[in-house]
Amino acid sequence: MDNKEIQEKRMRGYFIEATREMLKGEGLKSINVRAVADRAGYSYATLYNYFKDIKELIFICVQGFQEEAETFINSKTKKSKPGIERISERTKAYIEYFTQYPGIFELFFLEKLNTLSGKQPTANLIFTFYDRITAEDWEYCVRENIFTRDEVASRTKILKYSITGILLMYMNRMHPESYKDFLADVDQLLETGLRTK
Amino acid sequence: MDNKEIQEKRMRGYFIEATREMLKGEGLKSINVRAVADRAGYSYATLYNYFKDIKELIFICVQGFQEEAETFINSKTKKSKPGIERISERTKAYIEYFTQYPGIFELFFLEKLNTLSGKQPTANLIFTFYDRITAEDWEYCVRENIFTRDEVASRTKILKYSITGILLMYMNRMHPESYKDFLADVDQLLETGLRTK
DNA sequence: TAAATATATTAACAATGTTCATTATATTTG
DNA sequence: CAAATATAATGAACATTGTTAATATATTTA
Repeated sequence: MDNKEIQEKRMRGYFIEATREMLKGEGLKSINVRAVADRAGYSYATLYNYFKDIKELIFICVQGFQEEAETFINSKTKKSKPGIERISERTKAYIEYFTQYPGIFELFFLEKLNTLSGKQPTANLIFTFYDRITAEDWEYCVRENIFTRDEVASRTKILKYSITGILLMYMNRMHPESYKDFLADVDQLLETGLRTK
Repeated sequence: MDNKEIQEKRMRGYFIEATREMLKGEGLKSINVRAVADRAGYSYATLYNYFKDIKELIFICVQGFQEEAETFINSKTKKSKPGIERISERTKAYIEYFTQYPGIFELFFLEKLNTLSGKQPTANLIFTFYDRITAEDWEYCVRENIFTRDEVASRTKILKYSITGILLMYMNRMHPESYKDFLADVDQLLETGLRTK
């Protein structure tokens, strides 16, 4: 990588970091070309020397946040017992990450990806995220004859869809009204998805 | 209601109808003050004589769409057998309505309601919609000893959350990739939510 | 019909995304 | 090192959209 590439990468990094901070802090609605460039220490026009448009910049952040979320989930479930118990705890950590950063949830699930460049790969990345987070433990369940492969396929889907749904409703502040009730519903979803026959 | 009120109501109706048409057709992103006013046959500024802002106008449409959706669902399930079967069919009709009008789904579930005036009542209206659509048949199930009240509470939640989740993922064109696969997953959710013990 | 009132419209401003010509800076070359 | 050249950063400018204020038009009333 020659000097030019290094410098360009660095520049892109400044803008990406500024966008990340704003997404984590005030969320998507606070993002605009001038604010991001300001925070990065450059003029709004400079941004266009390094990115096609502001959407590209936002969309680049998705991957980084997934890595961050995964690290968070790993650190929270280091000592968990493999299998059902760890799926439950990793799911809760997954939820905790998003409730901590509503702007990131918004970016992942509410932003209509059609509008983002390079749509398809990102959409897939997001869609398969929960699967990747829990895959290892579902495998464990199959190996230990806790569930059949078919059961795993069906339970994964139910959990993925219902967890996404409850997050959506809670994040839009629709329901449940309190964090406590929200967590109780999450527990119930996990109970049904993991422990019932 | 005196003349003035009649006329005012009529004027509001023109703007609301224009907004409805655009939401059903091209969705939220096509809505802007000038386009709505154009379609209604007035200047953009006239809109402000009848509505606080464009958000109020959009938000007024929610209730109308719910009534339309309910009518659609009723007409699709006139002959269904009460109970589990009708819950299943009404849920599918509910899904069909939203897949037919992605803009309305977007308005109901993706639009951050914080930004809409009169937030809370609308949020509640949306959150309880699926419950209202299926309430009668859940009652039937309790009466006929098909489920206990507790089972109903838990099953309703699972279905509501997972149906919302799968709609979200499908509508954002993330997954499943084909309508057929999507319907298959819906069937599976219904199967699990309604027929398993 | 003329004055008073209500309503609709045009003009104008602010915020935001984007492009481009110009300016400033860094690099190369004689 | 100084001039020439390439590169990068910037401000001016335009388009779109939401919104408000001033103006024009229509309606009502005396």
